[in-house]
Amino acid sequence: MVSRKTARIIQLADALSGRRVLHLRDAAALLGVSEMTIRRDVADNPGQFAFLGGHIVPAGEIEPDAPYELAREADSHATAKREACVQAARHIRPDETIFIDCGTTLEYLVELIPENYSITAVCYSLNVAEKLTRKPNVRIVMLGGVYHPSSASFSGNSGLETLDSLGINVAFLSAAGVDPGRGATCVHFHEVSVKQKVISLARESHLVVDLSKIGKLKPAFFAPIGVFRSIITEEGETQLPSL
Amino acid sequence: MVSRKTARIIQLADALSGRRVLHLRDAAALLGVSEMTIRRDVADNPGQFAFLGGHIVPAGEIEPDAPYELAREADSHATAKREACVQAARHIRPDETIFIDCGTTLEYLVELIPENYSITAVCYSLNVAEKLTRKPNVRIVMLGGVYHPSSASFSGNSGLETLDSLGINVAFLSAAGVDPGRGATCVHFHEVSVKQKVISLARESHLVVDLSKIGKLKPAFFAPIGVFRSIITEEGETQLPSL
DNA sequence: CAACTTTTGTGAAAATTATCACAAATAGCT
DNA sequence: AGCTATTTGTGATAATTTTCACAAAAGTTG
Repeated sequence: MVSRKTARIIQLADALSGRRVLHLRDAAALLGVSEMTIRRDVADNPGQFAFLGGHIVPAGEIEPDAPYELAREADSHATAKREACVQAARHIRPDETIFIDCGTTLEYLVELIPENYSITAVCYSLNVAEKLTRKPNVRIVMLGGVYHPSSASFSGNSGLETLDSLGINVAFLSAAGVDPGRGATCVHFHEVSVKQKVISLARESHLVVDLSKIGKLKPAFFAPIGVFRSIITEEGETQLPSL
Repeated sequence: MVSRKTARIIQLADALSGRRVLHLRDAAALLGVSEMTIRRDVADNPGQFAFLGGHIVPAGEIEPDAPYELAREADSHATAKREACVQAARHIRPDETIFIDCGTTLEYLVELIPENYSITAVCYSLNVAEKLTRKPNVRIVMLGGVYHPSSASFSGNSGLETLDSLGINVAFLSAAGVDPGRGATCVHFHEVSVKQKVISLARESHLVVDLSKIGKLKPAFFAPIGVFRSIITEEGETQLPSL
């Protein structure tokens, strides 16, 4: 049985889809209940809605309660990452196929794809895929599999098999740690097989990281430094001798 | 010359990147000026920032002033679709695997998955996948492939092969047209192979459509009515004789 | 440096939003 | 129906945000 309350939640969600904010006043008028009831509905579904100064907004899109410094810390290297991607973007050439790794770093790369370039972009992260859909001239290939919330990415055999049918010109990889001796490492093991296969198949691979990653060692190793054509940071590109 | 004000605007924009909202208070503390000054900065750049209950938000992301009814118009059958999904949701059982077709209709189904059910959901549409990520107990399996903007979905051989490794208890399919004689049809040909394979593999398949689809015939045929266990609309469920 | 313009800060008043307690209405159950 | 539990509405109060006027500070120009 669908309670009256559940029905309202659904109506609210519907009203909110398509627009980003809905004023409490309008929501109450729309559903024909008091503002207090809407307040309670919203408060009872913190995973779905949030309040922002009298307006209802979809949770997730906006997190008004996240303390500032924390959220900032989460992406304190945003400027560095963006700058690194600016450098990396010089390797994107029209009519080619590129691979974009998961993680926050390379999300900025998507925005930097020139609008008039028609390219094919291969990805396996939901975030990257979504950003790619905003680029009209980009053909998107998604590697499927089981979803991993920690990195918003997918992994699985079928995704790996998809790679076999692709020709990748340039692969942009990111890492959570770059150790001078050991090489590139990441946090999540499931990413390793995808990264390794991409590196083995792509004509050239570039490691794109901000400087804060240099010297760090994370649990999942995926490649020695030598396999990359270059390492790209916010300070520029370091060419590596080809093997 | 960069005026003090311009510099602040840039700082503000930077602070706002990476997070979606910034409280006036924090912005003032961050830039070392009074709240009033921040207010004036924001007010002077309506194209870039907006205010929403004490928070600064990027303009465009949020348009508090957009007339409500306009946005509402977009999906006229939304209520019917949602109601059909309410009926369909009764077929979701805990610990099972379900398939969710692409299209706007079944997006509502995601919200109706009970929070305490841990299920596996198979999908091939970006919209559905994104909604699924909001459900903490749902394991998501995504079929990859090439992206089709018209339906926000993916298709390709690898996605089809992924299906071979899955056991699907219940499949929820949607259609753009349901012709009494010919059967279920959709608009995009690339969806056909996915739908057909899902129907052949799933233990039971249900067709979920709003009544406006009944009697319509669309270019891409994918299944006769008889293959479905039932047809579910906003008016209820019609059982079909099993073959 | 003086006169002028622009920018910034402060505090009070007005408007808006949030919270709470309690009454009224509704639904569920025997 | 009669009882209980839950949901919803109302109005008062508290907290917050917005607006405004004016003073202080900083920047400009001759």
